[in-house]
Amino acid sequence: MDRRIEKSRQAIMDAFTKLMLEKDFEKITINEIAELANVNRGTVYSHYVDIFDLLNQCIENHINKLFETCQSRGNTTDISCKDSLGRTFTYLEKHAFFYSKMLTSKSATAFRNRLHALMVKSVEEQLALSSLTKDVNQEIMVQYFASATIGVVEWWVTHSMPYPAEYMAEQLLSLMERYQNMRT
Amino acid sequence: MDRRIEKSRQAIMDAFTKLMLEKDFEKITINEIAELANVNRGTVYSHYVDIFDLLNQCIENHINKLFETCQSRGNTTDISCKDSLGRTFTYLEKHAFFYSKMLTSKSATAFRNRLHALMVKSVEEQLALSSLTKDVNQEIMVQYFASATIGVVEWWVTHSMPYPAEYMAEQLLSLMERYQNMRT
DNA sequence: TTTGTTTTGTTTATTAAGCAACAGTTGAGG
DNA sequence: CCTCAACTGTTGCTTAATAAACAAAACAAA
Repeated sequence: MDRRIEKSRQAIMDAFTKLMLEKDFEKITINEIAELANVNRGTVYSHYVDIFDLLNQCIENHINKLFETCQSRGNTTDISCKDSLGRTFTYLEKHAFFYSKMLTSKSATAFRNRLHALMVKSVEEQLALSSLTKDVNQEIMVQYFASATIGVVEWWVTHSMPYPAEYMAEQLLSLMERYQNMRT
Repeated sequence: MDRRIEKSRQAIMDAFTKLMLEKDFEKITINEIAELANVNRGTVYSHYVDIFDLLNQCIENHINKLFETCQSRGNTTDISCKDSLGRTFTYLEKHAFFYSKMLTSKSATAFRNRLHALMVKSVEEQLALSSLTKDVNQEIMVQYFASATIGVVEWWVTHSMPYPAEYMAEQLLSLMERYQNMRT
């Protein structure tokens, strides 16, 4: 890809993220973003239709990075392994400021929904691998696990991370294992 | 000015300066610079005719910054004031790694000559303000002071700054003042 | 010396980013 | 209510930057 595109996008995203951290989304203007990104205003419009599109793509990027972090290293898509969970919580801890802002701002729903959707997809993939088709409704189970996980993460981040990432990973893993034991 | 030009120049200069610090000038290639600057190779050539031009402009930029630092704040062009000298040595201390490299590398002459030329010009301006036209040859005096100052600076930088910047400023000021007392 | 690799400049056509100007919205304050 | 200022999208034209390809030169190793 043309490196100019990459550079412009990066500059705009960085500027937007930075502004999100220091003020409300509603107060952010395209002018500000362009100025901070050191990019012409028109360039912003050539990449994003409006500021909502920008927000969505920003969310998309960050969540993708989160999931990459979660899945990388081990080629197995196994989310419930300790290593994977640990890295995820550490990543969240590092970017806690951003995620906290995202989850508490007025535009939080967009972020939360996107996160939930991706988690649902991830859990579905997990279940597809495991060979259980008992008397439990798969669809409901997926919602159950996704919501449970997201809920824990959201609570942890928005409550100033009262426990260390390592501990959180252990606890969540323990909860997941408890289910697996139930199954057998 | 078009912000693209500014950005490209900055990226190229930064990359070049960075490479100068970690390897010999002779070993640096245009390819490397373009890659590190994240810029097309052709862009480098559109701003600089070759790597020597790049070196010269790099030198020019750094020396200009040095002199700006030296002259800023006090609108008076008085180099020999304590404040001004202090700032200059502090600046040199901060960028010592770069200046040391510049003054010891094989391409040092270019840098040294440019520095000397600018110092000569500066001293000339100083003398033009002061109303002394005694029995001393002005041209020689200019060379004398310029060389003296540069010599001290060069020695200080290339010898790992054996004294703090503050102290150097004091000492040099003292030497300058001694001359002024002689004059009266 | 010969061979293969890398670097150097230069050129081409294509495209992203630049600036400026515009009319239409919005929003806060007098 | 009205005004003024700032912001929003959009447009037309210009220009810097891009990728790709090239021959010539420099270079290292066989």
